[in-house]
Amino acid sequence: MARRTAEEAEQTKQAIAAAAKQLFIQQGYQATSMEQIRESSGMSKGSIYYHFKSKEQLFMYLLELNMVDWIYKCTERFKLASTATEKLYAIAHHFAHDFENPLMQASMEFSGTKGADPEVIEKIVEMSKFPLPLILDVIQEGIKLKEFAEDDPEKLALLLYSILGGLGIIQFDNYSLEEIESIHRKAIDVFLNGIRA
Amino acid sequence: MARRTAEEAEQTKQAIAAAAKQLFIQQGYQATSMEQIRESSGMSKGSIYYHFKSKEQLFMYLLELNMVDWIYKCTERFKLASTATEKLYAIAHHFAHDFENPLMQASMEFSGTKGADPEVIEKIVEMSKFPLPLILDVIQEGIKLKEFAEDDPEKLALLLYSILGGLGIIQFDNYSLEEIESIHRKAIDVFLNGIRA
DNA sequence: CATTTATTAGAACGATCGGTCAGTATAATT
DNA sequence: AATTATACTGACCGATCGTTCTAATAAATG
Repeated sequence: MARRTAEEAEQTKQAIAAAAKQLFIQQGYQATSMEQIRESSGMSKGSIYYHFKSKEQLFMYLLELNMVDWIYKCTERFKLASTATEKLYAIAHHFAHDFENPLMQASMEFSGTKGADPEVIEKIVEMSKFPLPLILDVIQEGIKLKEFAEDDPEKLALLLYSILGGLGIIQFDNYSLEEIESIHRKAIDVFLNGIRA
Repeated sequence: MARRTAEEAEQTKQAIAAAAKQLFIQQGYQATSMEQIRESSGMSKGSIYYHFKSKEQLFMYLLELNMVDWIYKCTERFKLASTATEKLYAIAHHFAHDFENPLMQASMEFSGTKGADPEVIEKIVEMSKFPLPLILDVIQEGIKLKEFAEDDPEKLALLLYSILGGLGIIQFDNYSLEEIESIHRKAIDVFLNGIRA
């Protein structure tokens, strides 16, 4: 078998991407081999390299998709929130359910890779911070509308980002989704209480 | 050259350990090769494997040293602190200066390693959480002494640990040590303000 | 001084890595 | 129908991985 229709080819590409994403999430970037991706996707080595010119590029492709999706979902949630406070809870909820997003871990690990193309590294580092501007916006809005006390918005944004990022990285081995959500909500509770006007 | 005195042999071991530690911190576990460690330490392959039976064991050795050192320094700082509040600032200060400690990142990455000995993985995962009990103690003390409001201490400890861990993982590319410290202090400010009795 | 033993060096190992390539089959185009 | 472009296969590549092994050297031991 060879030469599928354009549509089928796209399916192949997505099958590879899906398998790769799952493996990168489970094992990280370096621990995942192209051979594993081949096996898991059911496609051949050649097919993978036909659709993606390298492991790095495949990883970047996934990160970009992920980022777009994340931002879209987040802005969708924002439409339902009327106050900055509500928006922060929305972001936290988003992070808590972000078992689909932990590519962030893999991307942080990636930076250390030896032979990696510096250009790709830079892009990935930059990309890993994509939620920051969104958070900054909300905090600036909250301060402007007197929901939050006057303070350095950049610092607060970085802090909240670290909180949520940190929560996402913790090993929640024995915790249920409920408990995880609960801790994320608690994080926002404490954070809000700490910065309230 | 061969066969040094016991003292010199220990120096060799520590030179290897020091080189390995720096590389693990800079590049992560998997991205660091034994060949790099050999080159950086100036020792031979044989010497490395004479002192450490495997890469995994070398890594574990570093983690254990690191943990002991961390806990010692932290309890030393605690002696200077009279209130739970002060102790929290001490912990934050400790995390902020923990450019020597980010083995935590490497250990989190390690868990994903493929062929890794499950026993070693378990030990490492467990070890990566070592600051938690310390934090929990301080928070329980703070609640008991009415410094902090009544609340679930476990949840708060996990939250603070996530905050500090998250701050430690953020890419502070363009930030000075001053700014990093400042953000860590801010983290405690907000956290304390959020849980204050 | 002779022997043993601890410590180092470095060549070599099999396994696996990311990546390439010649070849094939079929859809699309002419 | 003939040709071209696309989608895919799987064997293969050199490099590098963690690890092992043999030999050499010198401290320790008697």
